Amino acid sequence: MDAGFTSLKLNGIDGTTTKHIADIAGVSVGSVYEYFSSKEDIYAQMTKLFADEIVKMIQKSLPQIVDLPLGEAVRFLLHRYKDLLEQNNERFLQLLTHQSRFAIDQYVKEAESSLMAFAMTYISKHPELLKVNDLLTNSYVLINAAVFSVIRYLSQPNSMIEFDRVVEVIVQIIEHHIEALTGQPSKT
Amino acid sequence: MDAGFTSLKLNGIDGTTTKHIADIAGVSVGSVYEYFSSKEDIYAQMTKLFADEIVKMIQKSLPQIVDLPLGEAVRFLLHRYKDLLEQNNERFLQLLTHQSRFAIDQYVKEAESSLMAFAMTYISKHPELLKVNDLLTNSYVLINAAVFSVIRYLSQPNSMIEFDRVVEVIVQIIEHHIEALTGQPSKT
Amino acid sequence: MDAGFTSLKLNGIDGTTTKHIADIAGVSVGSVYEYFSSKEDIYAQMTKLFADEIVKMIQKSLPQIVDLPLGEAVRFLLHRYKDLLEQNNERFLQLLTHQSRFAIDQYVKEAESSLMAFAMTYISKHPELLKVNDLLTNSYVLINAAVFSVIRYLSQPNSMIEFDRVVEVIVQIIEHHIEALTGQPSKT
Amino acid sequence: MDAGFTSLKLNGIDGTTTKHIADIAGVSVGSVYEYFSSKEDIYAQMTKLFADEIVKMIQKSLPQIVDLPLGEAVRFLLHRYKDLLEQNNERFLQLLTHQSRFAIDQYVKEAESSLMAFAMTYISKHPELLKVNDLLTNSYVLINAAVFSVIRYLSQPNSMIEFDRVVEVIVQIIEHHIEALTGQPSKT
DNA sequence: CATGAATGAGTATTCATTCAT
DNA sequence: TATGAATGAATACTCATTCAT
Repeated sequence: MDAGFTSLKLNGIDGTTTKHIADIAGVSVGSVYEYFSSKEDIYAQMTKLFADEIVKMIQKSLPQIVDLPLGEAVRFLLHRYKDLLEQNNERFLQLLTHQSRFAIDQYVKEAESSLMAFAMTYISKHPELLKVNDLLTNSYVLINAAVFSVIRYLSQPNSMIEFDRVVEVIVQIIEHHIEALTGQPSKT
Repeated sequence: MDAGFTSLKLNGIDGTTTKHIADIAGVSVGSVYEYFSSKEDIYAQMTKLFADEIVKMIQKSLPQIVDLPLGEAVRFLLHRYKDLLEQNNERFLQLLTHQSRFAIDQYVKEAESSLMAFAMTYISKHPELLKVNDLLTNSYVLINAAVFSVIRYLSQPNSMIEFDRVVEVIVQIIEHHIEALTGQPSKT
Repeated sequence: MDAGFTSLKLNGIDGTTTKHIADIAGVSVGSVYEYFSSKEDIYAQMTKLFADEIVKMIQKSLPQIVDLPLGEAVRFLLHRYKDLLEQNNERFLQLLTHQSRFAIDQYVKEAESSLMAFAMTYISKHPELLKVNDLLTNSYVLINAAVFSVIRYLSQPNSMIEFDRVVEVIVQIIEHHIEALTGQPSKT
Repeated sequence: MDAGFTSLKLNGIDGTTTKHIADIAGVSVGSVYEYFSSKEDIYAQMTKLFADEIVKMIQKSLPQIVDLPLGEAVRFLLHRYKDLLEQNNERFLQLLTHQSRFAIDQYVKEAESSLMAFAMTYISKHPELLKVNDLLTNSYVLINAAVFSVIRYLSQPNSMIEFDRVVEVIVQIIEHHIEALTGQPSKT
């Protein structure tokens, strides 16, 4: 699987063959098929690993952030997310770059429901958020806005802009929006 | 090229062969190679067409929106964008879905610089925006947030949420953020 | 298809690859797949050709033999059958040798029903055959006996025995059996 | 070897792998190679077993049939042969069905010479058979006719026809033929 | 100009066989 | 002695590209 990520980085998705993966892993093609039933299966398991890591990350972060003001909670999560995407030679970032080829959606659902669980917990601790009208759409947009801005930045870093600034702007955007909707500062 | 988009929709990216494209176009493979130097070239030109359409759309919208309040301008553009993505059987949406396989980034730059040109013009007409600190990062995040939220919604529509509401939330987010940064309402 | 038969002879069934066939045919593998949808399809068409030839042979023989005494009719058919199996470098004999690998039965049915048609016609012209009790089983056994004896001899010729003698014995066997069953000589 | 026959029945000849055979036998592939030098060897030994069983069957039958009239002797042998082919889940019938894949001929020779030995003994006890001209060809054809008719029937049973009738017809054919050749009834 | 038959390099997958444990 | 993970040669099939007609 390691080799799968490496080959993805090295050869791109179309350039990745089972032979490549085997070579990188230092084993024979035959051996690859001992552990994976097909090339598709390799990709599926890579994707699953990614989803699992996201879920694990969110769950580990949960206790540390439920009591923080929203902005800080978001900041924390986005930094953890960046770490996750970049760890091990950006393996997960590669995955996202080629997402259409992977059955990523299936697993993204898992991550998403994990995020929802976090949202629930968070809201129950910060009941003023319930004042927000149409919480569903607002969450949907804010989450997508945050997640995709980070992915886009990491995939094609812009030398004029720093990552930390991107996160700060996202944090502010969320804070401003929530403040405006609830009529009160989201910071304690 | 029409045939390219059709086959993409019909057969998916991996299922699309030059033969398919030729058949759909009602010509021979040989003829396809009269007009395109390679399969890659077909995709490249499809992508270019998309970028051109975006640029055209922005330029056509420009005069109608430079004088509008920011929120209304954004709302207008996002609806035009949706129309563009969905026109002709969602051909451009298909493109975005498989973006990693197309050299999309290259052309997206064009669209982006067109958007930047719009921003410049808009700011010069709304000088209060100059109060915003780090205008670059703020534009970057807001634009990506808006664009990707729309793409995400259209690619995987969520039956609980309506498109118009998504746009409204995006508009509000931008308004709230700008208001907070400039200290004055973005609506006239 | 010619190449298919040749390769079968040269390399045996397990040694025959699509590459071999293409090489023998003097074309590329790709071309083979222009005309046959799969390796299986090549075999199927070879088998079909065989069945067609048998049917054709029987039909062509029919008028010449319906009025002959049974023994002579059988002798004539068996010689024609031998010619067919041996023509073009024994191509059809090869097929029979590997029959289990081919969907031969399907096509053999055709040949068999053609043979049945012949039997019907023959019997209607020689009504004394109707005296035979259990004509079905008797035909079944006699036909299989004749056909497989010939195939066996041609597949593994026995240097102590001559083909013509084999045919003569078959003819006699049939004559003797029929005579005994109908109580009259089968020769006019 | 049991496992070999079972897998042949279960998976067909092309579906049979060494792994299958090992699994069915409840041992590891490695162990299979302790007892057989190759897959080919497994098949060879299966075939040898078959030939040995035929020889054994004929030898065991010998004393009981040398004194019988030819027809009864044949009837007896064919029924024993059927029993052999069908015993243990038709294992030997499977073998014959895929004969071209096994080096069956080599071993069939053994069975044949055993049959010849029987013929010799039988003839010496029934000297009237010596009147038959070209005894070799006649035996060859009669034996093949009988054997292949039975194999064909068992491989692709015909619901319109019963096995016992097939045997009876074969017996009659032989009787009629011998009677005609020797000028006297083959039954005592 | 258009055609589409021909090409053949490239790829996923299988499986008999080996050999370190 | 038994195991089964590892090997890698072998093979059916695909498809972008070419070029004679």
